[in-house]
Amino acid sequence: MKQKITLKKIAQELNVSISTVSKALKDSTEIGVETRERIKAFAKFYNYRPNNIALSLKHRKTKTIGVIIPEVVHYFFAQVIDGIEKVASEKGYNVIVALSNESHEKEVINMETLADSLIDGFILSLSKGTMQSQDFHHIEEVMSQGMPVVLFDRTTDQIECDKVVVDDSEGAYQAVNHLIRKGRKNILLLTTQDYITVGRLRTQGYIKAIQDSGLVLDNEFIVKVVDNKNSNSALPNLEEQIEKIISKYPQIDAIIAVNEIYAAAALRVFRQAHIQVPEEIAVVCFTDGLISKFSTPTLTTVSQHSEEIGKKAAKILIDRLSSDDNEIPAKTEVIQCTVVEREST
Amino acid sequence: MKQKITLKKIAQELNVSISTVSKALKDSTEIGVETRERIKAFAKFYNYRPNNIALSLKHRKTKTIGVIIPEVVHYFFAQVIDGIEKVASEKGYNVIVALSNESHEKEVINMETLADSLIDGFILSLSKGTMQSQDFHHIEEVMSQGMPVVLFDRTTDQIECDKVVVDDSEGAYQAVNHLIRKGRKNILLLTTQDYITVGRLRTQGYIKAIQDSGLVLDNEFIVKVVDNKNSNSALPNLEEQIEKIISKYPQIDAIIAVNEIYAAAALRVFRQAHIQVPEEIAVVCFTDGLISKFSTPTLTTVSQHSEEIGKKAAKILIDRLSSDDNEIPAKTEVIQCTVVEREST
DNA sequence: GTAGTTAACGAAAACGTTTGAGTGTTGAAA
DNA sequence: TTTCAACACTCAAACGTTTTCGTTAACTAC
Repeated sequence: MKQKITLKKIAQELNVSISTVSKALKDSTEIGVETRERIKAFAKFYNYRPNNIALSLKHRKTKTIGVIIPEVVHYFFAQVIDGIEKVASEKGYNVIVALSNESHEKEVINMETLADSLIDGFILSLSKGTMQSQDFHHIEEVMSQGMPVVLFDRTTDQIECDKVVVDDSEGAYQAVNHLIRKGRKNILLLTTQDYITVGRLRTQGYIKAIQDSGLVLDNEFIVKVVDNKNSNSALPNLEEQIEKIISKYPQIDAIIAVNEIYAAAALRVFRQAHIQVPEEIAVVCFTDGLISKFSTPTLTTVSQHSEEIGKKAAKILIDRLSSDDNEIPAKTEVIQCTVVEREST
Repeated sequence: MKQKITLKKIAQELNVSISTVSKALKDSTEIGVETRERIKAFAKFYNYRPNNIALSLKHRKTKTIGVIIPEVVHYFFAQVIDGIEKVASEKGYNVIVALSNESHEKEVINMETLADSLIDGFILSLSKGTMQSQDFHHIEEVMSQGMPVVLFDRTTDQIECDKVVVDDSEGAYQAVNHLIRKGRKNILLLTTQDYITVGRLRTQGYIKAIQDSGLVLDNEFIVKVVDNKNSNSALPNLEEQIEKIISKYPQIDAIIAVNEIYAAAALRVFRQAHIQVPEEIAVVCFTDGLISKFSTPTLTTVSQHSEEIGKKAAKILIDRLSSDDNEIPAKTEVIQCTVVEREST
């Protein structure tokens, strides 16, 4: 087994001091040209690579950023990671990923472990558990130690830090207008319970768009789906809910879902009921993911530019990390949504 | 800004030596009960947490594992990460994720950076670039330094290390048999070019199943899709390819695709050609992901138990890391596929 | 009273690096 | 002849731990 070579070993081998080796490898003029070359050649030959741990200990920074997300198996989050990783690796940072699985406890534990000098800063999206408990001590804790945090997507007003958010309300507004332009008048909204910020904001955008356009707002048309943890048991339930309201209000000619799953469920219901999409009912949903691209018909979506979110978040964090001025005020970056039109409208 | 508290500071504050503090916090009987309690109380009050970097330097291990995958935005890989993360966090390990984006160079760079004492071991799935170049120096390099490597899914015989593979050939065999049991006789295979191991293996399983069942093997029925990097331009192309072969051989009554995207494309072609699924043509595909679950009709798939793969890989790696015997022979774990039946058959 | 034991703690090396402050040797200017 | 800078290095502290090996003082046993 080839042993890793260290400065010390090079120094011994070449009969110079450790500091000479260190300086020579940095091309310091303090060291004579000849010795310098000799050391560099030797180091190269033995493929010397500095020990990052020692460097981290010395410099008190790890060049690693911690990302905590509710789950990876989710197109949106996967894309965000992709974005983060891209700019991070460009700037020489590593990305360490931790999953909260929507649990507050796990989020707290993850933050604590990562904060133990493993990383220089955080990028995170709050778990459902944290959103419900409204307990942000863990975040305040790491921030009070001078560790920068940037929140994305699922954020909170309670914490003053950099944020990258999607203009969900505006996105829903656009989606509704898109449907109205297509001549739809009775638009159903399939959304989540209010404690999910994104669901709430999208609902607001929907309401505003309906009102601005002069249509009548019917609260019966806002369906807040009861979302069980266990998606297997939630799904049939979801389809039932949709079916019930559709048959109750046959005038519905469009539907807007806050995520792809809901839209896919709606599509199934319509197919079973022999309702044509988009002829009889048009469908739009949030999250421009795989389901939308490959369903039949393909779904018109509100794209949140998830990769962009990741890139922005990473950029903001790294900028802050590489600046020595630590009085930069927290900023909130708003990413605009765009409607991607496909067959379902 | 609250400063991180260290052993040294506690020692100064309490007028004892650093070693005393260290031992006291470890509840060593070497230190008197009274002092011990005093130190522990103080440490707790100031929320002392040991500096992981220093620990890593001392112990020459980081308790983190490096995962290099071609991409995250992919249900299969995301699920594998999920699995890895689950057992890693259970055993107190962190996961640092790097993306190769299917590029050999990026894979090499990532390995090198992570190998610089950032991690204790690797879990990786080879990029397309590496598969094509058949250049595995980077892996041999880290292994020669005593860093364990676990390969999964996209592996190679060239390297002797732990592996977790899917029995792709057997999976395809099962899928074909499933179709035959459903009375299908003319089964088309939509696969990749041969340099992708999984595509090749699945093709082998397909061939074997056809032969074992006494059906005639027609090489025209094995379509090796030309996969451009840019999926946007690849897709219409893909649909064209499917359409051409379908109209040429109207007797085709089943299709087996090596991934969901191909299957989804096929579904679109059939819908446009007014071919009923599964009545006229049955469809099965690999990767039990979101598309299969939410397409219409839902797709029968060959599940590779991706999360299981991740868990296994992490378990093997951690077991090796925590064993002091470093002569454990490399083992290859084979995960069996299962056919998940849905509407498309 | 001397040797031996034990309890309670401290000093220092080690992990691998960086870096500012020395040190000794030249050669040249004053 | 003295002084001084330049050169080419080395020393040692520091980052935050762990751990081995002392050291001291009190106590026990004979």
